[in-house]
Amino acid sequence: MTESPEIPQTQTGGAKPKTAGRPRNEGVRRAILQAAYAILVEQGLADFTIEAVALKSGVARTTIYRWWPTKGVLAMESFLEAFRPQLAYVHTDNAAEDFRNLINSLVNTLSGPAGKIAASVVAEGQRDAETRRLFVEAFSEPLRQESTRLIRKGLEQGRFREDLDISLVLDAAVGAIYLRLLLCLPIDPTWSSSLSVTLLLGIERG
Amino acid sequence: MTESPEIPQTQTGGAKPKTAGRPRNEGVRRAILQAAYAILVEQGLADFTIEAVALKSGVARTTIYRWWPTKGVLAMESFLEAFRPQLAYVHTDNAAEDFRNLINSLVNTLSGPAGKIAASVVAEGQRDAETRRLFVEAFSEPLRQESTRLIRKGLEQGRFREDLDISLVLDAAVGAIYLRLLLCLPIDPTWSSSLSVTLLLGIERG
Amino acid sequence: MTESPEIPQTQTGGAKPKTAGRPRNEGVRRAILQAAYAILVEQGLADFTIEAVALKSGVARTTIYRWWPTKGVLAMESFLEAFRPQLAYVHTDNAAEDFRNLINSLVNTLSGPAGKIAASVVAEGQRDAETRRLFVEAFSEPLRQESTRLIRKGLEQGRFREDLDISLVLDAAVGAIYLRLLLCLPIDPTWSSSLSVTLLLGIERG
Amino acid sequence: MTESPEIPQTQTGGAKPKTAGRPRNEGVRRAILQAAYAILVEQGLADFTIEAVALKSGVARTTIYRWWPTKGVLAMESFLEAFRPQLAYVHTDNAAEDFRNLINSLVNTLSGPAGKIAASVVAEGQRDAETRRLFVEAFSEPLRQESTRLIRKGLEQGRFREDLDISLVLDAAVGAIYLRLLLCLPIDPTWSSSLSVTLLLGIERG
DNA sequence: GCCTAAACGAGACGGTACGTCCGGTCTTATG
DNA sequence: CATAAGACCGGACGTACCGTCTCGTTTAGGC
Repeated sequence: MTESPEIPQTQTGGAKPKTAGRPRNEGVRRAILQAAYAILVEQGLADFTIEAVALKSGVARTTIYRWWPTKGVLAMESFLEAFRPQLAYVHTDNAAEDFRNLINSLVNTLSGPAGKIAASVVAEGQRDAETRRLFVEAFSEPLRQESTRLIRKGLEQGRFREDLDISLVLDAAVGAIYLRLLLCLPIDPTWSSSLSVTLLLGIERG
Repeated sequence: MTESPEIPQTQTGGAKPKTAGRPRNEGVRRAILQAAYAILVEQGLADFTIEAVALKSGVARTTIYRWWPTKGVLAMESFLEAFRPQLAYVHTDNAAEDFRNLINSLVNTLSGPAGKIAASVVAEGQRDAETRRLFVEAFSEPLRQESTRLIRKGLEQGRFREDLDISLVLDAAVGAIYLRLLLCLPIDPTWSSSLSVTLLLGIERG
Repeated sequence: MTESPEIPQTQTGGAKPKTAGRPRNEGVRRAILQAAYAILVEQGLADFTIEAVALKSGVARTTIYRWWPTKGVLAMESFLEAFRPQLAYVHTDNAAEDFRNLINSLVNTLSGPAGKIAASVVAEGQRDAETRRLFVEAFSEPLRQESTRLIRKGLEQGRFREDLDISLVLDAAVGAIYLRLLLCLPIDPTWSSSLSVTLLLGIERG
Repeated sequence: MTESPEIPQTQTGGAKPKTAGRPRNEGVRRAILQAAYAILVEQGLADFTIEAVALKSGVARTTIYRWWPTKGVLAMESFLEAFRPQLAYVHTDNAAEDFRNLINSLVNTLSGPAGKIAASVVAEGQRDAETRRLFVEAFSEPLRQESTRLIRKGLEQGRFREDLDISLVLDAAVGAIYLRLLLCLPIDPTWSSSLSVTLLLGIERG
């Protein structure tokens, strides 16, 4: 099942706006997020300025400021927009297989453009605590919880070591990906499967 | 043995300068590096500007520009200056023990101020390729090579799995540390030893 | 008649602004021009920096750059602003008298603060061709044309030598003033009337 | 007779230096003055920096500072060096003729490179009083005195109006030249002779 | 239809930091 | 001493963005 759980929305999520006045232009919102995404992917963090996003999206600078408090939050939201549909949390009755699939899916996604954005968001998070918090809450934690659930299943099935430190396994798995992402080291499918194999060596019951 | 291998020096390494003209003022160099370090540790990347470094160190802005092409390189050098003496590569006849020690030493160092600097440098590396390159070459790679040597010893001793993907183990170990560093998650000795234990599970011969 | 002919305006001359966006703050514009004027008069060209003008006027440096491309143009405009209302082109039926009045009016004006500005603008014009051009077009030429008209009248009236080289007379008259201005030699009413007398000796019909 | 009276020398004027230590290198002095001259003529006041002069002359910056307190003084001296030999003060028994010759000689000289330097020095004199003073004392005044002498002769000979304001005639003559120089208006031999003719109209006895 | 209120575009403005150019002063080595 | 070389401090430059502000214009829903 593909799913994207508990991700907070910046935009008005639910029912009818109800409020008076001109309603928010959804096209403008998308244009901004896409421009942000494109700049981050094609040019990089250094060229990611509100000015540039405004120019590229053809939107007034003030409109961006109206909806996003900082660059980091904008980057984060454009990351989520692009990333959310891609990650697969599959649950079969083989936990090891599921774990492999999860890692592969994650690596697959992050080895593409989404990875560049993720790295940018993390970097921006070093300047701005709010961005960091958002990244952890809206992306890192949900991913972690879902993965934890998956590993627990393996434990219950008796396939995984019962003394396993789940949190640490996830640190190692995700950390390895971030490391290569941030240092611009190559990430290919070979590496990916090698990662799950190596990790499973320490995870699966001897 | 404590050792710091192959790290390129910015300052004139060896004998007599011999060059004409007023010699470089070593005190000024140190003042700049210390100011950079202090700002990064106490205030963070957002306040790390050449302007601020100049102010804090009491040195003219132009003098900083004379020696460091970008903020990233300056951050990197101030990181190395502070980090170099701290990391221990110990070689005993017990490879697993050595590995544990290496991880602990690395975590110890990076859980302190040096870790904040490292995170800043990595973040800055997302803006500027030169900074990233420098970080990899002057810090990441040497560390990796030394660690690889250490693990190879374990392989030769027959203690470690012979099908081990060394590079990947290092990705996982170091990546886990960076991950927590960059997301400002707590890193304590318990976590540290737990990390080596978990990794060794996948490393040591069943 | 007092008149100020054909001087190009920087600000929107006529009707409705009509333009979108926040309208230009006229007070800011005046503050800048006045500060520039004051610095040139009280401190001189050496202290006339954009920085100083910004400080004195209490306006952001960038705002100055938004409207004036160079210091010279700023100096020039502040000169015009202050000078324009002061010069009198009087036309009676006595051309000699008119000429005398013109010279006196010019000397009067330029022996005050406006003269210091004029000298500064001319000096700045040695560094920057645009400033020079502006001075010639917006000040020198209009003055010259008006004076030429006046002298022509004297020719038509038969009061002035018919072989008179008008341009040259103006070179001599205006040049004499600039000379003393630029060399900081005293300019007083006595000198002024002496100037018109001497020049008229060569102008009027024997 | 060609002559250059009372011009103060910056460099060691006369006899033997006698002093201990390495003697001043005359070649260096010339190289600096020539470089200064060349820059002023070919590039203009804006590019006339100590830095540029040092570069062009192949001399260390400090050497320039040792001998010339300011750029203005350097420009002035390089002007004098180049100008001095060119001006002719001829005395015949025809004062009008002499006057014409003087004007022509002056215009001739100043319509070439020397004129650009003169304009630069005058401009620089607006920033720095010392430069202005030097220009007046070392160039303007001597020229004025010599010219005054010449005109007095005409008065004594009864050729010139006895109520002539000599100083003012000179203001007009020299001022006219400066005016065109500073505004970069063309100065040609026709204009030159026209100038003396026009001025003589007001000078010579009716 | 008119009114109200918010969205949006446009651009002025006060700021901060950038990276550079020069100006002066100094320190050291060499001639 | 004179000169070369170059480090250093400092002021100003002109630029890029930032975030805020003040306008005018547009676009809905509610009266």
